Amino acid sequence: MVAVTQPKLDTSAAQTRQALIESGGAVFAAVGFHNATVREICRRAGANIAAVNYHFGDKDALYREVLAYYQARSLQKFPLDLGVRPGATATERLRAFVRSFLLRIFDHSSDAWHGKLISREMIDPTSALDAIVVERIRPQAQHLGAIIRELLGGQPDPETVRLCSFSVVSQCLFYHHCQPVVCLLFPDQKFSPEQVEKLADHITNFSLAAIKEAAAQKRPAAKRRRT
Amino acid sequence: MVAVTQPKLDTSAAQTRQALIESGGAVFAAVGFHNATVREICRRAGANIAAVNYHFGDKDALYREVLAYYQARSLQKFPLDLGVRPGATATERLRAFVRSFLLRIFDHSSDAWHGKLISREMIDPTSALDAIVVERIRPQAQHLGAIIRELLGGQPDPETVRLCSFSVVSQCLFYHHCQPVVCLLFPDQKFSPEQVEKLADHITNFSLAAIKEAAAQKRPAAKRRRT
DNA sequence: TGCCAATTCAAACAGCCGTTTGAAATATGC
DNA sequence: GCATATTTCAAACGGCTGTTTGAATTGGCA
Repeated sequence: MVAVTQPKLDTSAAQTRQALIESGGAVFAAVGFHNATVREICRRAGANIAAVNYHFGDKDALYREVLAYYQARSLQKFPLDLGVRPGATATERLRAFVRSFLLRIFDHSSDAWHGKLISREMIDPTSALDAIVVERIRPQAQHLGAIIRELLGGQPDPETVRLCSFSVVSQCLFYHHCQPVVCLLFPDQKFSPEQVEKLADHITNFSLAAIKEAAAQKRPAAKRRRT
Repeated sequence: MVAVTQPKLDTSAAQTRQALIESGGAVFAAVGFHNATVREICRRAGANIAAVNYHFGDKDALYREVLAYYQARSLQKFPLDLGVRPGATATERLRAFVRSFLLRIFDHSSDAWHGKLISREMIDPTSALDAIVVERIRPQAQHLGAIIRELLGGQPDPETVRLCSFSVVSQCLFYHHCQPVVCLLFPDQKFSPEQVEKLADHITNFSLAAIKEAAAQKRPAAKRRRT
């Protein structure tokens, strides 16, 4: 993934490359790959219109570099087990998963475009989606699946695990995908850090209750379980 | 084309108009307003490229006509209280709401584009979104809110009602919005009518369990309530 | 300093888009 | 049946897109 030649580290060429990646991240995250224009990306980077093609080849190649760059940043800033001690319970790990997921999507700092980029890929895919599914989405799905399997207990039906996983993820993605409608329906919804925490609490509690009830339903022989 | 003219009502002009609305519904639902091209819509309608502008003024006006046309069809095909007897319990009405919502989105017949059109508006809005929110989305939100308020019991916190409503709707929308990813992760997910019914059952049961648990949490003093 | 490769630049290119045009074809009214 | 209005048509227009071009500028190295 690294350029073959490392001529100098801080040349103006390297600065231009970096500026393009960063403005590209902002623009792609804001309007998506298809609606983003190289003119706007270059303008924000203070570079010439031809810079993208000179440094990356074409718009697609820049997009791939942007994805790779912010994926690396995202992995170190938001590990899957964000802030859970080793040996944490499945409940704690689900709470951490939801919170990490929401923070990734709603982090407005300039080095956290990856959550928004992937969120956009899911509803308006590019040719990069296949790689993203393999490298990021599938591992996350397996991580969440393991948590839910433990919450369900025993040998749960794989389809049940899948449906519950989707139920958790869908609630997290909703507020990003449908932000225009949410803002029209409830103009005072602000997505401030405190509200994101509230959201994380709600989604976790909502899902935990549902999954535990499903676990209880699964064994009609067993006594009613305490929540 | 055929038949020596029914003088007024079934003119070839009216036929062209209708053909444009129907092919427009198919194309807008398939790729969204912004990705749809007037050329493709006219090609499918067997009309000239200039037909849209002649009969409707511009692409936006055609889109508004398409929305209005399929909204009327949708209202008669999928009423909000689809198939529930009067006086049904909140549980039954929630199940009907979820099922109706999913059927609207996954109905592939050619007169049911409205669910897909609205689903697209929510993630990639046009200037028509404001009217859609007022005419369709807000009434649905109030309908669902009433169901959830009844399930929660007492005088539930409006924010709790809102969060639970979003949790229900988000699960329904997920399979449409994220279809590309779902299909990549689980290629055997087919969205056949039987699977849509399974989905409706899962989302309903998942949400019911969560909402009832929230209702129980709300009054720790009260006795465990019967469903 | 002088050369040469790397980089930047303004300008243009080709392609697609929604829209317009004016003439041809068709239907309508008397 | 003919003049008029309506509808269709191929072609072109202007605007935006990603990309290319070839000259101008910059910067490292002898």
